[in-house]
Amino acid sequence: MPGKKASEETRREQIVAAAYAVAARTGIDGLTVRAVAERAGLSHGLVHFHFESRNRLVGALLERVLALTSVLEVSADVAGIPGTLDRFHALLRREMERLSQAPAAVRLFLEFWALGTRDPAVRARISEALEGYRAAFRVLTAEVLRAEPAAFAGVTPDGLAAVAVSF
Amino acid sequence: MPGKKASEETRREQIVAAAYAVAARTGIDGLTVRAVAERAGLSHGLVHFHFESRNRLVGALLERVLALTSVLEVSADVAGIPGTLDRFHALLRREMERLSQAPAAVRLFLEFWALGTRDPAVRARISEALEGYRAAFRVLTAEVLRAEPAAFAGVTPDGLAAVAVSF
DNA sequence: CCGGATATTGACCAGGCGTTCAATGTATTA
DNA sequence: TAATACATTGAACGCCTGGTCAATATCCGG
Repeated sequence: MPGKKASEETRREQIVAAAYAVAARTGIDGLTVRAVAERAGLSHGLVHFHFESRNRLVGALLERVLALTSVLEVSADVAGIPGTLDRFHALLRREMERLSQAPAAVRLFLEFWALGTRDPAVRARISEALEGYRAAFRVLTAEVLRAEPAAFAGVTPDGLAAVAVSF
Repeated sequence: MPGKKASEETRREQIVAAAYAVAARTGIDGLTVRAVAERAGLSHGLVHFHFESRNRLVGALLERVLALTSVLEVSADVAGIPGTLDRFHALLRREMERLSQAPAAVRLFLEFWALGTRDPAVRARISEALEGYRAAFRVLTAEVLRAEPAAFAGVTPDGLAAVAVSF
């Protein structure tokens, strides 16, 4: 049963999607190369062809999870809201809603966090991603403080960003 | 190299302690019967003699982790503090300190929580333990509210307990 | 239509896992 | 001391894992 050829990018995307589905059900430790291959309808050898090792695949999965949980998305409809404070509140609400609608991603993030306590590379990548997330928030909170100084007397941008990021 | 005999309780305690040490380093999924046995200086066969299966051992480990994280301990020195509110604050501080000094236990608790999303038995046991913890807190918060109604006008015991338990 | 490049398959390997169990050691009792 | 009960060991089993690789299928440019 020979499978058709596909482009590098298509296959990688397909395999990572399968890895996400498998990990959401079995956890990161339960993620096996063979289970991912079966889910994607491919042979396990092919997974090793596109991802040199299981570790690389887990790394790609981490990137997907981070993109789903720790990338600040300023969508067009939110960006169009007039009023600095209203816009900020809408963004916060959007973030909360986005996370609450992807519980699997949040759970996997927690699993990766736990993994990071044992794996320095994972820990470093998560720290970096969170730092970026925090920095993006800091830009917005600084803007809010500039526009509405009265509403947050005595609050620093960093302080507000920390509270906002901790949900 | 024949090992000496030991009482049922001694051996079980010894094995669970080894399991805790191993899991703290490698995570729950990395916990193998052989690693636990080696850590305890015993043969892996003996672990199966005292714990019918790996699952039972993990269950015993969960009990230990819950005891370290989710059992409200009202120590004598705290119980002796006069003043309901002061006593409550001291207890809160003690709980925070206790948890911050056992990061491995907290991490393992999180790992078990993630495991519980896949394992109904684990989820049920954790829910039960947290319910007990919450109930113990509720007793104390009710007492605080009775003694100092002015300080918490409009706050219900359940509400205060929920906030206190969420740390 | 042919030939080189590459994507895909599946058999195979070594190693680690949980579990079983016959053999052997140690403690206890008569 | 002899007999009984029980704790302990380590070899063995079947299974699954991540990884390798020769064979094969597919695609694409000449």
